[in-house]
Amino acid sequence: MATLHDVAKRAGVSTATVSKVLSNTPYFTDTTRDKVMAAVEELGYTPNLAARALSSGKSHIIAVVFPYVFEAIFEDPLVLRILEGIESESRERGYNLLLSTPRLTKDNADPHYQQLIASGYVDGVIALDNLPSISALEPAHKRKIPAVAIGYHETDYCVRSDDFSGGQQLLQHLVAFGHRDIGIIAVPEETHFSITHRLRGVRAAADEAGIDYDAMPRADGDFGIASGDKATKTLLTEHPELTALLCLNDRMAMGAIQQIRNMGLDVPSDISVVGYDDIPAAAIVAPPLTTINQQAPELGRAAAKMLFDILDGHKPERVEMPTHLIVRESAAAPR
Amino acid sequence: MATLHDVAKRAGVSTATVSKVLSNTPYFTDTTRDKVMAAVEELGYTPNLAARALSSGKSHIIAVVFPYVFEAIFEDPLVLRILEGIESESRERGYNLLLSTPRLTKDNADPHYQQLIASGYVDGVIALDNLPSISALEPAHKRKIPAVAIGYHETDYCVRSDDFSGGQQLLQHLVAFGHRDIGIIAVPEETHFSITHRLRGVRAAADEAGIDYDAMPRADGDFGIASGDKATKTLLTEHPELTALLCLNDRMAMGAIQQIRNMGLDVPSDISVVGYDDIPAAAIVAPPLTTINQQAPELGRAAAKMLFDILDGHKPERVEMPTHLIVRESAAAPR
DNA sequence: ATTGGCACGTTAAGCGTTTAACTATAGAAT
DNA sequence: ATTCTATAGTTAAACGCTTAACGTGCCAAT
Repeated sequence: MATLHDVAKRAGVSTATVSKVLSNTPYFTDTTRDKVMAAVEELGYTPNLAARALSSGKSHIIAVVFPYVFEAIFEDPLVLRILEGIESESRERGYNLLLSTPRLTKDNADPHYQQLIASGYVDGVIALDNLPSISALEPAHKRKIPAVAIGYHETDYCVRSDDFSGGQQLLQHLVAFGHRDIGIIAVPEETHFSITHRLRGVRAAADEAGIDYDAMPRADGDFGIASGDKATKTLLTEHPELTALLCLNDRMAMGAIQQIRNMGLDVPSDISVVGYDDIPAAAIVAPPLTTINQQAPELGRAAAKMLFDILDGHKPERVEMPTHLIVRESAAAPR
Repeated sequence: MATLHDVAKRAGVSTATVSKVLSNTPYFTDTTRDKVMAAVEELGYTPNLAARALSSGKSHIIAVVFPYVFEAIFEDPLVLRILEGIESESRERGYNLLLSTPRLTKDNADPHYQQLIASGYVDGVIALDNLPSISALEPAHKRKIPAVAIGYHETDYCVRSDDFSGGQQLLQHLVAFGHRDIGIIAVPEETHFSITHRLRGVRAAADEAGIDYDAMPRADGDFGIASGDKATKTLLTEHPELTALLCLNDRMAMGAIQQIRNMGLDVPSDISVVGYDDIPAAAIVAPPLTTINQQAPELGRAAAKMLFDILDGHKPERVEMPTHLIVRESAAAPR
């Protein structure tokens, strides 16, 4: 592999000159520039990034952290969409993405992850940070590495989806159809900050509509399809008066639809169902699911933008992405 | 940040000693080892990976390359599953993953990608390499970087799913139900190597069953749901005798089901439908889709294992992962 | 008593960049 | 003629680590 040295020798200048020409420092004659460029071309020179990182202290790598927790991160389509947003922004800025999926536990010691963050290998960190029990960004903060969180962890820089409005829109939609007896399928609130906020939104909409939130029947699942199925069974047998089910993610909503049909009922004419996330499958199941789109790619893009802002020395403001109600066919007026 | 130097000073030894103790080189008294470890602990020392990479020539980073082509890579759930396999294997080996999604074109010049590969930053490359028009691994080969392909590109090291068998199993399944008039929904063969192989498998099964493959009605889509819908309309109106549709991916199969219902027919009692990929949605659509599972995580894992084998100086054999027919409810005996 | 070999450490030379500090030249200003 | 300034380029010292080569005791074997 050709080095700076080789290029310098070939071009008949010093290594410093080559380096400066390549990094576009001013004060060079066109002749010198051309000589250097020609040598670079002839030797097929590519700078060694490790050396550059060591010397300059900038690796041009940012770590994308998807904590590997109880929920399999690799099964969630949203993850990929967020990644897409981060990628597209980073690529424009000439940054590379290092993917890390640490196994976070209460005592927060995934040594590999710790070491990666502290190693000087990454210029910044973007993390999905939504678990109340633990923050993925703690190692970054400890080492003063620029970091942005996607989620609700209290930190200087973060990007989040407006889960409150999402929950609110969902219930408002059902109420607008005339539903009053609405069941909720959620997950235990401690597991996920965003869930807490979605439920607050639901509560706000309930208050607004004169529905007693605390009296609304509720069953918790674990985000999986099967759990939505099961929760629906419990809910509908114990509360036959229900005309609608509000599910806090699409997979559980699909489980709900499945169970409703098993019970010989129809969606939406007997029971309306709404979900959350707008995963690809939501549009193609039968009936197509009314749900909330959280604009995952934009979320990722905003996080990346924010990180670059920080790296540029600015102090960006917190970003909250609006959610969009996607009206399809799984919710309608009650009989 | 503490450096080797600081640790050495604190422990009262030379930097070389510290380095060797940390890398577990033999020949050290327990006293020395303890002194060094204590100093490391006290200073919270973490090796600087850039320096290590520069000095040793090994970055402990491997590039995962998902070429960004006509099909949006970020929408394909399989990608995430493959990534999962690569990740789990790499994490065990202490390697980090650098994600690259180069925009490959005929003249193969995504400068960023080229530069990344040639930069000495990555010890090896794993790429999704399935496009006849261009190989994502060409830059790696040029620079003699260890590389493994996931796909059919002719290269020394590769891992692939047994698409031939997948296609074969699918048609065999339909034939076993007694279907003879079967339509094919595919994509233009030039777009994807694996499609070619799936179709060869279909042909083999057709031959075996005494069906004239070349006479089987066929329509091509673009992997998307809408295209499956459209292809189905064409196929069923031109060939009303068809009793089954073999689709080369699940999304087109879902489009097919949609269209069949729109035409007032039932799946599977009027028309059987089978897909390919076993995406998560396949299990939850109605009716649940009979399809082929290609074990994406295992594919990724195998690719990573192979790369590490190469890095260890071995010459691993090509790997072909078996496919599994997942029987659900979208295919049944014809009326 | 000498030799040899092993165990335990150290010295110092890189690895390929960046960059502060410096030199040199030429033209402009005094 | 002298000084100053801006431009053009060089020198050499980092950056933090690995590793080949080289001591230096110490003990067993001759």
